[in-house]
Amino acid sequence: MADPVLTLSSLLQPVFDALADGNEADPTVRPSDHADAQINGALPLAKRIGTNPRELAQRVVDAGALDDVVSAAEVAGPGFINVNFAGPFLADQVAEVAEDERLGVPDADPTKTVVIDYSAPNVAKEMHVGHLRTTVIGDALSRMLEFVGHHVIRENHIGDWGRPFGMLIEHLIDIGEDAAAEGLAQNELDAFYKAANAKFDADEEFAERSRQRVVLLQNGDVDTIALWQRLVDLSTEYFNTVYDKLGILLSDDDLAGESQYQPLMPDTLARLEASELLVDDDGARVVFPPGFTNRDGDPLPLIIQARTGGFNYATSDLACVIDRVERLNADLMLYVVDAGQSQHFQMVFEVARMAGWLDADTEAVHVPFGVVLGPDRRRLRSRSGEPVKLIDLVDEAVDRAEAAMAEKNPDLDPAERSEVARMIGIGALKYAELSSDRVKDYVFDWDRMVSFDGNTGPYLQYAHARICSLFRRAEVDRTSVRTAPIEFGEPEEHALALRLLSYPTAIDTTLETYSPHKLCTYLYELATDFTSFYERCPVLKADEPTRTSRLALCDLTARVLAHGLGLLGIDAPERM
RNA sequence: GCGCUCGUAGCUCAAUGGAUAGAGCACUUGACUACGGAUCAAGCGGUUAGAGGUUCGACUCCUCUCGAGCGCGCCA
Repeated sequence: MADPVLTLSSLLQPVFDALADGNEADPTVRPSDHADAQINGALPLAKRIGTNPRELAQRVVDAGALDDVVSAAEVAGPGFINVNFAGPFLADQVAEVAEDERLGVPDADPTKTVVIDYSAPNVAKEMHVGHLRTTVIGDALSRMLEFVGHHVIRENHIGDWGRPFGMLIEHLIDIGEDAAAEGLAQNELDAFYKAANAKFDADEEFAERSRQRVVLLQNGDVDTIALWQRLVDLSTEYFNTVYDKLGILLSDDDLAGESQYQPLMPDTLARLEASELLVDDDGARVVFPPGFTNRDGDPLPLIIQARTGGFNYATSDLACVIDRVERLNADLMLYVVDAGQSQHFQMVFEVARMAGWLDADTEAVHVPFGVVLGPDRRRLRSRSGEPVKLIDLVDEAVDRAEAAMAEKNPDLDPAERSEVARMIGIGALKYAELSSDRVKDYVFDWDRMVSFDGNTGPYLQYAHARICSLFRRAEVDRTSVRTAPIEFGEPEEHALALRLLSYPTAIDTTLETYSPHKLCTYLYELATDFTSFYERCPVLKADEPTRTSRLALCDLTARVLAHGLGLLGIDAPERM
């Protein structure tokens, strides 16, 4: 049981190796527009051994390695080999996958311990649209990594430390804990932060108190820590309500705030010093990773300890690397952080490599993403020019879905409607986020997002709901068709079967580049293949055994859709 | 100034170095008293920003140019 395209590869590998006189030669099997699959490997191999590519391709075909699995194999163009799979072969493969709870997806080998760092909101600050990207992408990746068998450790590196906490704590004292609690509970985190900041700028006495408070905080003053903890608790409680609404896996157990790494900073400094990487530069302690320059073309340092003796976020990130490698035994660290941090991470990772904390077996990867743009192609802002609150986006998405349902499916009872509206609204929002290449900026568009046409969350959910509806109407238990024999003849069945069998590859290629949009594209193609099949091939009206065979295709399609959406963090309602 | 990322149909987006660059929206046309019409099919639409190079083959890799966004020393 495997993607048929992979089966071709493994069948052809010995043939190619033999033709290359025992050297390795990649058959290069790819899905094709001209056939079920195409084999491209004859072209480079012919070049290598100095022979005619078409003749070589013909020898590959004549070797007969594919006879059991293909119905046709022919040389085309300059030396491609086009193959179509034999119907019975595909049918058998589908029957096997239908019985498999994992839908044909194998475990990763080797399995790794993967630390994935995402979301990272700031204490006493609102979560805004930028957090949507890291949160949704990180969550989807963590689900996929976990599903293929990796040991996944989610870390929410919240901003809970640093200079602003002096003024935040002083402001908390000024207005009283109860008033603060109320304001923060009412989603007025930004108002709190701004009030503190305004006082800091306007009131020198307050500013001085704030600076002293930072020192108290850093020295672990018991009362100060208690106030700080109160701020952190109020904020994380708020983050949790957002995560719950959005359906994000992060919980308090995953909190790994900046504060947690403070005690590790002196040791980080000491180890860099011992490795003789540390340099004194204008009073600061820095490391110069090669290849980075500043405006004047001079070497650009990573500042480990400021002239004032304070540590920086670079130090914190390095301490974090050490912690993840040595305490959590990470093989792979993913940082789902905006693309603007790219140079910073390059420098941090380079220094970590120089210090020996990272090597070929322990890898750190920045998984960057672009910004969310408004209709004017500028960074998305609210009307007042503020960053858009994440919670407002979530609520509006659900409201829009609810309105659409009220119009299009008014018979659904209100309780179910509101639950399904939540699934659709959140799904639309997440899918819009996930379905385009993360590294590019993307244009936020409500109408497109909640549309049922095109590559959208609701379209995929609809395809799934239709299949559920079909089974309700048929009054057939879905599990009963999972052991049924499969047989088919229509090209739409053939195409759908081939698509279903390539689910493992879709997950694989998605994880290769940590690009969730590849899984989205796969699911969209699955949904369109299904609708073509559904249009062309009657299910309930068909005679046995075709009817049951088609029901089995429907069931498997629905399972892959629901499962794939699940990996993206999106629910698939049974009716909508 | 240097660095990173991006530039694909009118719009929004795809495309492991493989053949004639694909979808959706919009526009045009068609199917069907509908196994959920929240549908399907067809048409229109391209010098992949531009110029070189590597390659049997380039949207993809390399160089340069243009344009956009972001970053560039003690904030995080």
